[in-house]
Amino acid sequence: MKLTPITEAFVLHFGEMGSRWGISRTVGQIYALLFVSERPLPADEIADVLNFSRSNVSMGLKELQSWHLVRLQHLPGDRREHFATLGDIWQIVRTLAEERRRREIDPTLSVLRDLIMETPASPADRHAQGRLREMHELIELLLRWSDDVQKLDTAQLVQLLKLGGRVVALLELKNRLPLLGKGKSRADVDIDVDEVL
Amino acid sequence: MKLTPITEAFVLHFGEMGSRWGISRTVGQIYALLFVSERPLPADEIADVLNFSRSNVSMGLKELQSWHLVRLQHLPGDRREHFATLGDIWQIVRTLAEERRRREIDPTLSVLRDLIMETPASPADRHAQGRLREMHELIELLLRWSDDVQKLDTAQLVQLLKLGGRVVALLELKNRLPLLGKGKSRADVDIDVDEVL
DNA sequence: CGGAACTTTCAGGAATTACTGAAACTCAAG
DNA sequence: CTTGAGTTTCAGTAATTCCTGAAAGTTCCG
Repeated sequence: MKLTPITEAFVLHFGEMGSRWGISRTVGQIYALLFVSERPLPADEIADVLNFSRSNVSMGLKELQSWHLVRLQHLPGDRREHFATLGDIWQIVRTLAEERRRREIDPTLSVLRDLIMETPASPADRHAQGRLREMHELIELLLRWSDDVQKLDTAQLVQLLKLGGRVVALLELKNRLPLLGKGKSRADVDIDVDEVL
Repeated sequence: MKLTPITEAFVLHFGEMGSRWGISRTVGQIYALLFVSERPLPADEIADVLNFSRSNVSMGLKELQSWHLVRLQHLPGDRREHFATLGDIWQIVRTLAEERRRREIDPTLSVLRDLIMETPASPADRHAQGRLREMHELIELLLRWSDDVQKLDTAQLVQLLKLGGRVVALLELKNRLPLLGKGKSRADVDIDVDEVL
């Protein structure tokens, strides 16, 4: 089997990108191939098409499974295992966020917490701990936000993203809202909903 | 000079984390050291304290500068260049977001655009392009959101993050708002601002 | 149970990336 | 100019990571 130029270009680019992140070029290419494939592919076909050794593909798939990024499927009349990426692209983003959090953020938070607890032995230590505390707070804030957002369904998430920075205007709207219905008219509190949206 | 245990632990951890991202362990350690340091440090002091060769430090600092993550400073009465991280941690996040976008996201978007434009040579190509289009749209959406959010000042950003997923409730509030002031009372349209907040 | 079809593991070689020391370069002060 | 403190470059080596083929493992069927 041979790749079409479109798939090949994507696979190569994704491989390069993969190696800038934590995954190897090979793993990136396997993922890219599965991502654009019409049907689940068996390992030997992947090895064939990408010119990797069968064992390399096996390792790569194992890693992708550990990220929960591919699912495994058995096709009737074929003993081989077939692999596919998640179909819903938003689910892919959610999975990535979860896994990166588990692997990178959580351990970092735990180290930061430990170091902040230590008794400082010098003014330099006290300063360092201050910086670590800042970092810890920032990460926790981002994390709580991400947890929160993970709970939304996709439609809500998209709506939120589309709103972008204008959400701040909405926030101000809210602050002025309590005045409404207490004898003030909309004009009195200077609300123009359409402008906000 | 010798590192205190607190700084050393942080530097080591950050080095490991760095190597999971695109940067080398060395560069991660240099950054971590500068991040917790009370004062800007000259290159030779960094080399001394981390036990790296002077040239390795020079390379590392150059890379950090290319990320705009350290600034360079001349202290009176000292010919050496001194290096420091950005003081404002939110500015660090913004800078990181910008640089990663420039280095990873933008090139990917451009590849995706090109491939989507190609004339498909098969049904498989048509399917692949559909997937690429999905990915392209998703990235663009995230990107526009991030551009938008970058424009907010830090206080607004923090407020937004703290709001988290509850922003959706706010959005619903807005949808019900036009009824207000048109003869309906707050009770009629079932708004409880405090519950939302 | 035996064996075919398929998968995984693993030791070691290949390729890549990181790091060093020596040499070249820069620049300001004398 | 010249000197020397400081910085960068670069070629070669060290360290790491990646990839392979051979062998061992698993599973399912007859």
